[in-house]
Amino acid sequence: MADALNAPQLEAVHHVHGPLLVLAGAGSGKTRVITRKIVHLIRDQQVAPKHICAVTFTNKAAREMKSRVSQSLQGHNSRGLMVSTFHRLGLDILRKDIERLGYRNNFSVIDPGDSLSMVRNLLRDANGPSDLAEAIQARISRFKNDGFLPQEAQGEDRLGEEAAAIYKPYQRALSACNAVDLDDLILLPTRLLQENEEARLAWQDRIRYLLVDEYQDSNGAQYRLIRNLLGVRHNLTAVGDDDQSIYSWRGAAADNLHRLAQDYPALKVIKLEQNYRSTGRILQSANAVIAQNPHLFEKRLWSNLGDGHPIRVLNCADENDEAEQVVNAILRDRFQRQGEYRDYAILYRSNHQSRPFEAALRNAHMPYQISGGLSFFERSEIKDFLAYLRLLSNPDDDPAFLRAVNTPRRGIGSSTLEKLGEFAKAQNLSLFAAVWEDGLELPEKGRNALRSFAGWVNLKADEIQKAELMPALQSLPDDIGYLPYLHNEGDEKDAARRWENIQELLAWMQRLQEHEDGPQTLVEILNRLMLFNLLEREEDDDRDVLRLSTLHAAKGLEFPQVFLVGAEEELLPHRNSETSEQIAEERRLFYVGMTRARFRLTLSRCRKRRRYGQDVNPKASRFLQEIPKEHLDWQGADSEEETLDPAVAFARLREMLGKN
DNA sequence: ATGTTCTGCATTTTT
DNA sequence: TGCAGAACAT
Repeated sequence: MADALNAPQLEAVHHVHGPLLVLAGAGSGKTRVITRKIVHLIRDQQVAPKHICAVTFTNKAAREMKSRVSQSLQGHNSRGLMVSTFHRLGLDILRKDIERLGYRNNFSVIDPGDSLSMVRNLLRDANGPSDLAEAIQARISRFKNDGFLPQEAQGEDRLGEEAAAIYKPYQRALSACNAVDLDDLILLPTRLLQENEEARLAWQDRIRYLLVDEYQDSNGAQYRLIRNLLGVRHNLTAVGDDDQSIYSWRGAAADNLHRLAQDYPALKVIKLEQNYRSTGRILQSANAVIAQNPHLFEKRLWSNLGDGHPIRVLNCADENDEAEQVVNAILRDRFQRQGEYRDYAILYRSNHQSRPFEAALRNAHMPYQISGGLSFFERSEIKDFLAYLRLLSNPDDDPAFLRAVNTPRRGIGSSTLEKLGEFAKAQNLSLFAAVWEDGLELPEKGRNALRSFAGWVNLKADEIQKAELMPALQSLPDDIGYLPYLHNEGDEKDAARRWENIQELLAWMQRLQEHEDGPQTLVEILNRLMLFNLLEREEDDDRDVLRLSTLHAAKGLEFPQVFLVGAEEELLPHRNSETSEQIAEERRLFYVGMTRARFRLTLSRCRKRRRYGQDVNPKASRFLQEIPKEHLDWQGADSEEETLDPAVAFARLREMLGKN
């Protein structure tokens, strides 16, 4: 990519005072603008790095931005510069000031799984629909993201009412555990800044320039946090693209783009419309599709990379045929141009679509990497280990207590735990604290087992306090007999892998601690760990492998060639999308997929697909028809719509199989 | 305290 | 069709 910035990019970089919204189309170099602006502030405007804060949505993006900045800064020091995710920023604020909100600062961040079981338990207690726990948890999360406190939350439908009713006890339970959930990492700092002038002024003085990437994905709570951080200075650079807003189902409000203009009348708006990524026909097609959505900000992407190839459409018999055709096309293409695997991506709407592709790729001995899947922190061994760490740093963390107390099994049964839980709730104590109470009525055996476990926790916590941290943690897995437990649980290989993961985590913590301004105490390390995903290890980016990904997970990436598969009604747009706003979001998803491609875009659709064990004959996606015909190159079959006679389809399938 | 059948359900998921 | 959580049985 050229090093020089174009005119609007330069203008955005040089606009340093007052609120700025950069409407940055796909591939228009938005990250570069943020990076250059930070460099400009430090080098040319003499702003101290500690007064600059850049917010991204993923750890990976933060990491990349940080390294790009320090690269371009050369001699200048970037020490103190904050580049982090919203959640990490919130955590930093809380770590400093959470005591002002009545929490102790050894608080835990509980993971979404724990928060779900908490909701489920509360629902059971309240005779609520505990089978809907997941939906209700999502609603509570929604309340928080919209900035509602427990007493302000109101449900619009039955689910909402249940959620509003459970929100208060949920929050109480969290604070009884001295714990916060992920949403609190945004909500509590906002509350803190609103309620506490001292903290507010301190943070507003600290953050004098705030830059937000992927602004279209911010939600209401994040908007409020931004506003409270800005104070009177209003030095905000928000960069985003309303056409790439694909997380509104999670509470993201593309509306934040429009709100900005109302809340900051001095707002300057700059559009970045030159695309440096895709060839003309890809871009024109994507433009045509997205033009079907209503827009408040009109923008038109263009590129000077030439027309390029037409967009290929593969007509496939069924999902297996689709996978074979795509894999064959990649195989041929890679052979012809001696390209690399990493030049290709297969993108789809939902995870289950990956199966036939995985099978076909394995068959062809082609290496691939699949996005999503279990994140590192969703693996049970990691959760076990983290539960121990949480418990050791904050014994009141009930979810951690419950997980640790019987992993490995210590002969403490559900009836014992139930009694402990009831007693703890009645006395308003954490489980750990309740273990020591005299009033707790339990059979001798259970009580002894509990006390011996809790006694061990005290001893170990003491060791961590007094002795050196890392050696104390390294001996933890052995202390609890974790290896025998793993061997008992699964087969040899599985146990070895899990043990490896624990060791890897320990090694990672060690490195973290050795880093000069790295976290030192267990609480600090833990706070860092909770928000960091080891799945995104750097080495993964370097491997020459083909990429399988959902459309959502592909945002922000680009590939020389993209195969956007399953372009069918009911799949893309998804069958649950009913309202025109939902359809518009599906269209944006399709748009995001198309604009990932640099030189060549291939779409595919099946005439037959197996869904829930039943054959269906999906229609081609409406988005396909929205692409100008002259840019489409239909392969394999007529472009004519509609269901084929099964016999004809079969004959065609045979013909294709015969050909290969 | 742990294994076994059964029922109901089925998107996307940066943190 | 296939998975997960729950009730059920041992």
